[in-house]
Amino acid sequence: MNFNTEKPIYLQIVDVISDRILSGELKGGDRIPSVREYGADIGVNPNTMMRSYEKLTADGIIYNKRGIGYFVADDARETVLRDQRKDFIEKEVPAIRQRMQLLGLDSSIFNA
Amino acid sequence: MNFNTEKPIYLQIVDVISDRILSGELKGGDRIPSVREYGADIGVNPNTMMRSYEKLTADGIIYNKRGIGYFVADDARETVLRDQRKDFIEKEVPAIRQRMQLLGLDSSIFNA
Amino acid sequence: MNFNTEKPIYLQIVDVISDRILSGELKGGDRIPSVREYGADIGVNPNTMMRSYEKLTADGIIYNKRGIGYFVADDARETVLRDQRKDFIEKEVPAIRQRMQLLGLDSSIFNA
Amino acid sequence: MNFNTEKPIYLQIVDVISDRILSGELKGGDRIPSVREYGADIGVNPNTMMRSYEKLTADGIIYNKRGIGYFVADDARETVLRDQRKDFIEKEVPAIRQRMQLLGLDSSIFNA
DNA sequence: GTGGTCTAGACCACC
DNA sequence: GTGGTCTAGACCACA
Repeated sequence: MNFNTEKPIYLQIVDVISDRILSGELKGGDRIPSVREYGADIGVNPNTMMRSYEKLTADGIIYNKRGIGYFVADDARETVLRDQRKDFIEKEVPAIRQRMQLLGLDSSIFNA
Repeated sequence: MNFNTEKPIYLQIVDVISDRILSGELKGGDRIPSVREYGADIGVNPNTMMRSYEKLTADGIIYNKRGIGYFVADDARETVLRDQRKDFIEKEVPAIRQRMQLLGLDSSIFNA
Repeated sequence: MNFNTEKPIYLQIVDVISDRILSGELKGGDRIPSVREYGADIGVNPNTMMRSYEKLTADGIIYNKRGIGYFVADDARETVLRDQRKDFIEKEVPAIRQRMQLLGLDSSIFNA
Repeated sequence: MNFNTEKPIYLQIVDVISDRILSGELKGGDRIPSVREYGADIGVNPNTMMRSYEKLTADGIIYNKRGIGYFVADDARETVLRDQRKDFIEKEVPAIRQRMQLLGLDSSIFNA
């Protein structure tokens, strides 16, 4: 996988997994690979992988069954959708609007 | 000044100065304060200030006159505007559009 | 290491590393020592080392893997060669030719 | 005048005056403008101008008549020619040859 | 372990 | 006075 240098890798992985849930590729109850397996798969240190899983767990997106593995929460898609929408609308939209104004751009650039 | 912890201080200073140029508060040819002066002003170490000036110089926004100080480039506003627009349109817009689609939102949220 | 006082140390280090790449001693993909290690090695502060690495990164000669270290870019040798040739031919050659003419010398002094 | 940022202004002025002597534009016995006059002319601080004259005086290229002004030395052209040739042949030529070898260039670039 | 940022303080050349 | 470089030492996030 190609990671961008500006953002921590573990957060980029969180984004990828969240997107897979949003798109329906991963569903509630699905097991996700172990940190070792997934880490080896995408060429990342298991510690880093672990941090991603911890973050997803803290956010209620996945949960752990001890000795078995990590699973997608039943309401994962709803949670991701709700959290991201809230974040997007409350934080990003105002920043984007301000920036567009400063740069003399208007929202039509999103329609093209 | 209040700095945000997510982004390096020296880059936040770059943003502030860029915005002052965009808004017309700083114009081509204007001298900007010395690293010591500006640093004392906003409670930042002169070395940190220097990093901001180095970045702005590398971007062609300001230039140095030896032993005298830093000055706003004649075409600074155009440069800032062009660079930021390019960055916004090429990098942010596609990411935003993709995210909106995934979240089931449309561009009308930017019109309200 | 012996540094010359006329040129900043961090740029002299950039030159040394560039030359090691040009000569083939360092190849694409090779890891270069950490700022602490290399710094201790040549008796220079890690911050100074960092400046050298920043410059090399900005020039596309090396790149960083987060938390791991710096690596020589795959096309580093080509980049160094191209950049230095360009600089030499466009900037130095005209200056040298002018100076030789003024001093009444000709290019045979380079053949001896 | 346009000064380059890499080299001290006072040395760039020394170069200009040396070149004017080499080219025959300034001859032995000619008076050169006062530091104030010359400085105003090229937009430079008189202190800076003074440093140039001091350097040229130390090198035996010009001399001062107290209360009258600075004059080009009778043997100025010979001195400049000798000093610059020595410097060029002993210091620059070896460096240039080494660099050309590293870059895979040959002296024909000076003939074109 | 790695880099990245920041502070404090110093020294220097230059204008 | 100005910037520019360098050191020392600290703290932090990330892998």
